[in-house]
This record gives sequence, structure tokens and C-alpha cells, in this order.
Amino acid sequence: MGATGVGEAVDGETRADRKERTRRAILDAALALAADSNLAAISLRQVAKQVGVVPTAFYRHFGSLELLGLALVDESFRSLRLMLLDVWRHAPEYRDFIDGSLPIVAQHVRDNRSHYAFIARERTAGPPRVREAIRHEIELITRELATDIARSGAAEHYSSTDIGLLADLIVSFVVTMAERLVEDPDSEARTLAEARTQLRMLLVGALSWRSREA
Amino acid sequence: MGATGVGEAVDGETRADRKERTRRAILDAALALAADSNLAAISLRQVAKQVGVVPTAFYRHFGSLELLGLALVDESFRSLRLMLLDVWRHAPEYRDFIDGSLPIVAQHVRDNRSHYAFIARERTAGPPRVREAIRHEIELITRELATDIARSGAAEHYSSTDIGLLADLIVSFVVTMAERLVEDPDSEARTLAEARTQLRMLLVGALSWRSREA
DNA sequence: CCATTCGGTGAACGTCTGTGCACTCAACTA
DNA sequence: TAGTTGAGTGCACAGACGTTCACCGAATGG
Repeated sequence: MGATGVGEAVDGETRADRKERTRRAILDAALALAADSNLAAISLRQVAKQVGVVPTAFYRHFGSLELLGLALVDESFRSLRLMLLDVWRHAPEYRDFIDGSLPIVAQHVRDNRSHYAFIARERTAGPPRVREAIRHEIELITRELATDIARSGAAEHYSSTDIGLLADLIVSFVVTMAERLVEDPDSEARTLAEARTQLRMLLVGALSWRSREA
Repeated sequence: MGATGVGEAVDGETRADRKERTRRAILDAALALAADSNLAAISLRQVAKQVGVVPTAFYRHFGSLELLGLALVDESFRSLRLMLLDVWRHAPEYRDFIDGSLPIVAQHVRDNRSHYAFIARERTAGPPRVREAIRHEIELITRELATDIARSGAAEHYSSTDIGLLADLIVSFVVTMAERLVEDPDSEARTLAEARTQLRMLLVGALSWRSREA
């Protein structure tokens, strides 16, 4: 609960190293503090205290809490995108796209719970610029999924517009699933099993659907 | 931006009436202030100032901002449930469940934007008790939809467990759609058109799906 | 080795926060 | 009509807030 203690000098540490270490401590502290409420409700002074540094030192790293938030969004999605590359690289070798992908996503949520919790909260309740950044990142992922679906030929009878809508449907669903995994980690197995069935309903169904005029 | 002005006496107004009027003003002020951030980020004093009342007067109506939040959840879902009764009462007379229901939901979101915005934010970022209250309300609605689907016989080959999952899938989707309508009211027509197609993909597909063993 | 850079310090400011307390005075009740 | 109730007041407090500024001292680089 107290200070993280970033103050002690470490041997053989360059000045840039140390700055990076403090920066990390600030990011982690903000992530931890926001977990009990949200970014807009925490204070620069709380973050500084948690890090074990004087309030004004904060400004050496971030101009404001909002900019810190944008850095956290960046960090979260950098990791998320690496995971998705993995999912998409491995997807073809699975008989079932669903059984292959969902557990990987769940694993990533488990390993990065605080980041996902941050995204889930700030996506709807964060400062406007943070919300916008998150929305944009999710949109990029949706587009990638759409081109991937098109390339896979799994939806040959879909118009490209409808492939986009299908991708959006899937991404929205996975976002909802991730929110639930974050909110109640103890029910991961059940949440995952249910999501598996639901995604099957959605896909088995959707793939029998045909694009038609508006 | 300034005070709402609840101070002036009104003729022929009972004491209870006046208390209720102030209570309403507090609820509205909190709703308006939270719109620019969220419940956990606003202060009792801001609310009081907005209402045009002294800070301590707040306590005559709510023990804390969190309890005020629970009252707003209650109010939001009371209205929402009335709307759903309407949807479900009228649903059978529409050739297409989707075309009948979605516009009614969209209309309700438009007419109660601040309440929906509040729910969308606090659902993931609110105080724990508020989050829990919202989660519970949504779960109740999901259950009602499930019994309604079962009663309609539209999913005869579904197990009751899977009907529950289908209902959850639909509710989650509509929640996502409502979030988007709130976030970007100007794109209502497009959002609605896309949601229509997506729900069709989901349902046309899902209804061709069959329950099987786990 | 000397000058510079810069992450972190500590005091100070004006403002805002939640909440306690004693109060008023119009609406209510008996 | 006399007495009670209770929504709203006004003041006061101690603490937290963001931000400013001059300052330090170790790592850095010429």
C-alpha cells in the first residue's frame, strides 16, 4: 500500500536507465491506483507518493495525468498487438479458429490483467483523448481482422462491407469477453466455455448468412 | 454552467414536494457533471453548487455520492424496463423482431442520453457497488429475454442453457450498440443500420445452430 | 578536470475537498 | 394556536490538491 521505493541508487546504472526505472514505477503506480476507481479520479500526488517520489518529480516524465493515460494505452495495445500477431500466425494450423484463439486471448488477459482493466474502464470513462485513442486502436484491430477474414476465404459470399461488419461483431464480442475475464478472474474457465459456445453460435450462423441489398 | 436554481419557493408546494424537487435537481446535476468525466471524479461540493444549494444540504438527500449513484442506476433501469415491456409487448406483431425492436431502443437512448451515458461509464468504471448494481440489472434483463425466447419457440432445438447464452449474446450486442449511440449520437442512422445487419447475421446464423454436448 | 545537464527536492501558494456543528424559519401536527 | 419537525444555512476546520520556483548533486561529455 505504501511507497514502491524507487529512490535507492542501483550500482552500474546509467542516468537514462534510472529515469526509465522511475517512469516505469510511475506507470505501474498509476495502473494500481486507478484500479480502485479510474484515471480521472486519482491525483498526481497519490501517484508520486506511491512511487516514493516528490510530487513535482512527476512532471519530469509526464506533462499531465492524461498524457500518462495515453502512454498506458500505447503500452497496453503494443502488447495486445503482439499477441494478436501470434494468434493470426498460428490460426491456420488449428482445425478450429475458435478453440485456437480464445484460450490465447484469455491467457493474455490473465498475464496483463491490470492493463486490460485499465483499457476496459478508460474506454468508456476516461478523458476524451484517452477514449479516442482506445477507440482508434480497436478500430485498427477490427480492420486487420476484416482483411484476415477476407484473405482466409471463409466468407466468400460476403460483400466487403459485410466482412467489416462481421469483424466488428467478433471484436465487440471479444472485448465483452475480455471485460468479463478482467472483472471476475476466478470464473475464467466458465466464462471461456460460454464464450466458446457463443462464438460458435455467432460464426456457424453468420457463415450461412448471405449478403444482399440494403 | 452556473447554478440550476432550486432555491425559489413555489406557491402551493408542500414540504415533501419541495424536497423531491431538490432531490431531482441533485440527481440531474450529478448526471450533468459526471458527463464530463465520471461519478468518482466529481465532488459533493460541485453538485451542491450546480444545484444552487449549500454543500451540507446534500446530506439531507443522500448519504454519499455512491448512494446517489445507486439511485441513478435505479432510475435509469426503471425507465429502461418500461421500454422493454413495450418492445416485448409489440414484438409479435412485427414481421421481423429486429426491425421492430432496434428502433425503439435507439429512440429510448436518444430520449434518455444522459442516463445511458451514465450507465455505460459506471458499468465499467463506477464504484464497485454501482458496478454490481448495473451488472445485476443487466442480468435480470438477460434472463427475461431468455424466457421470452423460450416462450416464442424460435429456438426449439436449443437447450435451456444455450438459450441463456443466446440471450446473453443478444443483450451484450445491444449494450455495445447503445454505447455507440451514446458516444456518437450524430451517427445514429448509420449505427442503427449496421447493427441491424449484424443482428441479422447473428440471429439468422444462430437459429441454424444446434445444441450439442459440451 | 571542469562545465553542463537534468532527475529529484522542499517549501510555498491559493484553491478545493468532505464533514461537523449550531442555527433558522416555514411547513406541518395536535 | 402553540409546539415540533426538518430542509436548508453559515461557519469552521484540517487536509489534499495542482503548480510555481529556486535549489541540489551526481552522472555526463568535452
